[in-house]
Amino acid sequence: MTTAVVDDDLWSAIGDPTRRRMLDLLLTDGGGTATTLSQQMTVTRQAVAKHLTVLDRVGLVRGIPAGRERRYHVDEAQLARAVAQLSAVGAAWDARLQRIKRIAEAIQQTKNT
Amino acid sequence: MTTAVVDDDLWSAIGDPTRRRMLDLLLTDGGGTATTLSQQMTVTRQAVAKHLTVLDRVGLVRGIPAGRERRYHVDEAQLARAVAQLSAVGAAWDARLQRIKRIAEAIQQTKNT
DNA sequence: TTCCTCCTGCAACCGTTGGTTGCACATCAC
DNA sequence: GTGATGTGCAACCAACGGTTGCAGGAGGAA
Repeated sequence: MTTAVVDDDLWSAIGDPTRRRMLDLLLTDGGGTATTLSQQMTVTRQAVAKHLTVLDRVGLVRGIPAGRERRYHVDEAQLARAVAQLSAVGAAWDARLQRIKRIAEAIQQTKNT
Repeated sequence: MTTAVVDDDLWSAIGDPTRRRMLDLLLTDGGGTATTLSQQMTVTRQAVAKHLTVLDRVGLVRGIPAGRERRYHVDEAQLARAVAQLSAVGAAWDARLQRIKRIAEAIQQTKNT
């Protein structure tokens, strides 16, 4: 059994630290534009815009034009799915590690016998 | 509060799908070499070797020379730390999403009043 | 309306990284 | 010693995160 089924696009979307930061900001501020986001970060507006397009592509974020600006907000359902994938992979590895630990302990037991 | 403190090197190490696959294989097989890993995957031995060096650099894996081959095995403690970071980020986002959900419900309540 | 400002989008360019091929070197078995 | 197998190094390519520069559209003030 390999690691739980993972949508690689979704994972790589939240894999980038800059994008995670953007999601954080969008969540705390309840939305924002490329400009407002870039003002709170250390990267250019254009870099933010690029990231927004990839986040939009995987559905983690949705941008709606509002006048002369384009406001983005997080799609909570999709982010929830991404979080679920994080947990799934983490849980799978955790289970494996625990199994290894148990085996190691068992070996110790037999050695002490 | 931004996302829980994350070791970006560790995170990006497990962020790559190929490297996650390799960790999976190393865990299930209890170790392996660049060649044995590449045989179970769709990438070249050299690509695997490169990934092994970055995994080694962040301590997720350790390679010990054994004769003419170099055998790698997972460092469980470090992988456990990585898993902890996964859970931490997931939990942080989860908490935020739940808060948003509660707020939304509260708004619904006032509207219905 | 006109002009100025602000925000967006597109294009070109650069460095890093994941991936490949090719080759040279070391080690084990015969 | 010789062949087979495993490793490591170097060159090369495509994709990606990031930058600068510039053209264009929407709002507000004269």
